[in-house]
Amino acid sequence: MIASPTIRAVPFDDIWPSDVSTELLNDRQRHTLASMAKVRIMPARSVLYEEGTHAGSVFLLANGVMKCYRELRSGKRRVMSFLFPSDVLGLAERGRYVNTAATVTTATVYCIPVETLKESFRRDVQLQFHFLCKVTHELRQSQRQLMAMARRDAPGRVAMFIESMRRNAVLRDDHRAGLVWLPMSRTDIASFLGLTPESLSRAFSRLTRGGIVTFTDRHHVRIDDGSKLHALADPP
Amino acid sequence: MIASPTIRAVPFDDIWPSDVSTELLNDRQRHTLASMAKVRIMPARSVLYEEGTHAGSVFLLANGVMKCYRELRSGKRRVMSFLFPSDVLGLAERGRYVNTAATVTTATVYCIPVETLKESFRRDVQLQFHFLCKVTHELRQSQRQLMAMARRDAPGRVAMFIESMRRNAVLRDDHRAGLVWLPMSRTDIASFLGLTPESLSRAFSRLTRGGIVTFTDRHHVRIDDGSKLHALADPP
DNA sequence: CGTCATTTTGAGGTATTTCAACGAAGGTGG
DNA sequence: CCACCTTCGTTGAAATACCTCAAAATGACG
Repeated sequence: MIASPTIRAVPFDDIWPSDVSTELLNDRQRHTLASMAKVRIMPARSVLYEEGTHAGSVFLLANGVMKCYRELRSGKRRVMSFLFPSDVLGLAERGRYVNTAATVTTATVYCIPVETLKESFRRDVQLQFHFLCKVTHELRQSQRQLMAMARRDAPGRVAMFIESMRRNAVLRDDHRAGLVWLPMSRTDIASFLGLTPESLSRAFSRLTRGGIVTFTDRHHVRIDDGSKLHALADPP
Repeated sequence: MIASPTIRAVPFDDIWPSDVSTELLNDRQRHTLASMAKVRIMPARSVLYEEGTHAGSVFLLANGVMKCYRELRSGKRRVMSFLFPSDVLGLAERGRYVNTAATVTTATVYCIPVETLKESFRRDVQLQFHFLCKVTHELRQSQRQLMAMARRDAPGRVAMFIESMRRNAVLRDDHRAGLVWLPMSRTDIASFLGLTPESLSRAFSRLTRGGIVTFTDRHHVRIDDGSKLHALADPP
């Protein structure tokens, strides 16, 4: 049996005050979503949808990590966002996806035809409200990223990224040990932060040499000095 | 008599395909909003709400231009976004506004208590849908800004800004003449683009010397070579 | 276990940021 | 209505930071 899709608790409270009843999907809503959706289990590094193609579906990431990126005319790619379980994908404009979405790890995705979703919005006001919350959450995330990008210094951007990943931390075995999981490649992180891979590498080693973090392996970083990290992350 | 608030046509169509009927507010919905809202007419450079205060209302900008910014610990300010008629303000997290909102020009704002708004969401599905569209629009805008910020070169950022302002152009007398209105100060633009005012000034004069734009006065720029401007604005 | 892509390290170029000073604009009060 | 003052905007020269180019080392994958 396949688990029902869930929408992480992003209470409207986060946005605007609300009552508890709206904070989580109830069973009926989960069933509604599950019945509308087609489930896709995708291997790592595979494309879910491509920029510019007809936006026929909205997606709910149930499991795994994904990324959204845009192709630049030089052929380079710019990573716009990383996505974690319960995040919504499928941002479009004039019926076309604005990004390309691909998996970073193995992922489980619920694909929901937009017409079907809109139809159920009409019947279930709270369901639509949840999507409003999700999009608002994405907007806050994007604004946070904007704050990070406004800074010119690489170590500061990297510090904000690590803190952001710590917040978004998918709960894993090693999470409690103060370890932060960075499932994506260095190249992807650099692209996301608007840095070259070389600058990112240098920034990481500066943080390491400064006794702020330690890499146990390429995808796990331990925060040794949280206050120093936060001081770097806090925009001056 | 006071005009009813309007929500600019940001069809969900822009996001996901939809039928025409959802593209605009109907008279009933406009009346609903107008009856819920308290109208505020504010002079230029006055604060609507402050970062960190209780987020009791959502705002609809009916007229004028506003900006949202955050205070940094150094005392500097970072402009997060500029807002134009029909834009929604009031982004919050855990019941507190995340930005400070202030007028750039004289502005007319509709203030809607969140509880009242949520109440009417329950009765009017389409109204909620419009807000979903608005927030999605803000998200796209934010991602576009993110693309601009990823670039390191000032002229490129400035070119993207001018094109963005041309799109957002409030329809004015001089709009048709190829003039773009930049109502905000140089300092605000620089802060928004993550540049120093000096760099912004140099970037503007480079664009001017390159025959790409001409400033008729400090707040009006004429695009002389649209293709060159676009070439600069298109991320490489 | 070998091949290939990714990541790291090094040296030089170029852009923006600083720091400082001048000129212009807008708002206030006489 | 004009003068003053304050704020904003522009211009110039030096410093810092990142980017580019090149090459070695590490790790991933078949």
